[in-house]
Amino acid sequence: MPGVTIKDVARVAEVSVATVSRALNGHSNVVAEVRDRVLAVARDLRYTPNAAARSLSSRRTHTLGVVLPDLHGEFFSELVRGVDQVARMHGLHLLVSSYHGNPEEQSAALRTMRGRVDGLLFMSPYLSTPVALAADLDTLPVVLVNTQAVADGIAAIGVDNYGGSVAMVEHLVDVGHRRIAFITGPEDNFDAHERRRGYCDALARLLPGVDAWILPGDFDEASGHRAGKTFLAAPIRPDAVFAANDMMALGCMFALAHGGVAVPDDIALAGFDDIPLARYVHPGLTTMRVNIADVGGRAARMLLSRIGSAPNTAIESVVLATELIVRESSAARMPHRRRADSS
Amino acid sequence: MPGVTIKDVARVAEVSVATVSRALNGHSNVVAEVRDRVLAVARDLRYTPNAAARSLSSRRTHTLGVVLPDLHGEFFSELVRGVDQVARMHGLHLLVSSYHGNPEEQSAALRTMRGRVDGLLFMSPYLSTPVALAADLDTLPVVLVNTQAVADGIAAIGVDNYGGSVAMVEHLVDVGHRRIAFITGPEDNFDAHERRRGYCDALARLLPGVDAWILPGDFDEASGHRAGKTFLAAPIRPDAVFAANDMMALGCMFALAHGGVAVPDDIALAGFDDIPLARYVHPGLTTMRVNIADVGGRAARMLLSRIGSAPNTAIESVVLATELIVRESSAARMPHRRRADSS
DNA sequence: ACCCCTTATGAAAACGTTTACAGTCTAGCG
DNA sequence: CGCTAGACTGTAAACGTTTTCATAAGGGGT
Repeated sequence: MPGVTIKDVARVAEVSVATVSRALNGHSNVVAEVRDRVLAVARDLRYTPNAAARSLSSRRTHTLGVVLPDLHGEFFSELVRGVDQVARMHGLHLLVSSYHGNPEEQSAALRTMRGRVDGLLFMSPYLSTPVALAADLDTLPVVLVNTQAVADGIAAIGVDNYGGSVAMVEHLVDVGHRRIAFITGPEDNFDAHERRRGYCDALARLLPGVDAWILPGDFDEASGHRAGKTFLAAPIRPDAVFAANDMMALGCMFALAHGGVAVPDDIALAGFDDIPLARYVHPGLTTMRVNIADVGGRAARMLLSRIGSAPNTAIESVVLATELIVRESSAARMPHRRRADSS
Repeated sequence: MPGVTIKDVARVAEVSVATVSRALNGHSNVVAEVRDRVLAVARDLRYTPNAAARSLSSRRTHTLGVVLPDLHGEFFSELVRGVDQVARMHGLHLLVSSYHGNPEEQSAALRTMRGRVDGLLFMSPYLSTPVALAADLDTLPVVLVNTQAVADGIAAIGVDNYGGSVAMVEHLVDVGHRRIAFITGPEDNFDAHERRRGYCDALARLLPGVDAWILPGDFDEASGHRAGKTFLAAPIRPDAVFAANDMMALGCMFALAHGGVAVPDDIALAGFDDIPLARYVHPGLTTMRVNIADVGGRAARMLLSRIGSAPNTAIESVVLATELIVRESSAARMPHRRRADSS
């Protein structure tokens, strides 16, 4: 019963398979009466075209591949949601795959996608993305997502981590903080690296005398919590803590609250990402909004345009701006005392 | 260049395509010397089998389909993670699809999966899952995930929402609460319905005189926040609030904190799901742990066994137990005063 | 020495579509 | 009235694999 083919439809509708194919695909050169008959028969027989046969013949799979480092948390689900939205708008399917942080699986994941997808969205958050990938990539339309440019001539889309980070430090300095600590992300992570670089550069530029103060982190609540406890135990505490992402900022916030330190009165706090929860904690978390779903959506659109057009179309590289969201956690140290250090 | 086929390999290796196919698929009946030669040529040519052709011929796609209501939040990403884990263990791909809460798209999503996947994981959280689906489902190995049984003879896996909810009410009563309010989930949601039913039944059984107190909710932080504000404004406040999921519990917690009400001293709080954040908020949130990734993993394994075996294998229906996680948000009203109402 | 059985290989037939090409018919034109 | 252009429709050749069947070559057993 799983096997009602185009031939069955053709036989019942008393036409050739070619006509059935044409009718089903909406080609113009089939007379209305016949088309309706074919369509009716197809419906009655509950006919579904065999996707494999169709892509073998037409060399199109109507599927987009998404290769990700892992399938964890908010980031992933938002990204896929954005991609899915535009994919479904174009009647495309989504084949997702993760290489559990295993670099050699990156290449394997890419390889097995070939022939299954019309194009690929690829994300590798690692600083050390192997250049060997370039060879695998040029065989298929690809858009890199939040990934260090691996070679010329490959479209890429990402978030302005560096600029966002600079802007956040500017904000913290602006409202009067001087001793600004930073909770960084994983060592080998590209986003974390950029955000840290922004922190360092902005700090050096705005507060020349002040040393950077950087604590390790892993982008999860636990490491933020640990950092918070470190601050509690420190002989001199920071004025403000800037965490490389919201999860760590929240972990830190809970640790501080637990330790009886008031946010923002004793220590101001800022994160990065603007996850939904950031607005609901108390105090609300100041953060840099990154619209991940938008990244996914745009990435998908870029990919679609690459698939549709000739391969030598100008490749675009997009960097999305972030948006500073000021909430209570970074309230001004003293009302209206802006740039206090310059007085 | 995208087109190095099995024929090219055969020509270069000076064997027939049949032999190449056998060598590549590890069939035993090909002599070692030839196999090695073929493998070497395939590697040199960077040959990748065309997936479409392969599945057309072998009637296997090596792909699992996952059809979900939407691609939002923790639940979705955990589920997919669990599925992906066992899928990749078996060398299978994942085709994901969502019908944005649109019931008629459910059927369409299922339809377009046919021929693209070897089996399907289907989830519909709606109470009113159309029975029409049954017809679409029997054409393919399917496992229902957290979905109301739609017809006999279909494997299903779900979480014991009812039992978990009962256990939570038992716990709250146990530690001394009597006026227990409930923030429910979306009207048409199956999980929400079961959890609410558990609340009502347990309440009626344990505290016969006490009326149920139910506030609407939508499973998101915002509605929890609204419920919290309602409690703040109520003439008589509850002893304890049981939210149908953690997101709402957290929203409620933040609203209460904002209103100067202490948790658990003034009002105890409990959620459902045990999302990662539940342990990091202050006070830690008492909740029912639901291992979604485990649900996904098991569902995938069930599906695999259905795919592998004859169609008339005994169908199993699994209900996973939840686990009560007691944290500070539901601390005992008075130490050591258990079953206070019976004295 | 012969026969049969096993083992390795090749030839060719699926698998279910799409699509180029070749028909057939109708209608309009000279 | 014959011819031709145009509009439909059918035939058959791809598409790239897997797999059945046939063939050939060795290898024991008698």
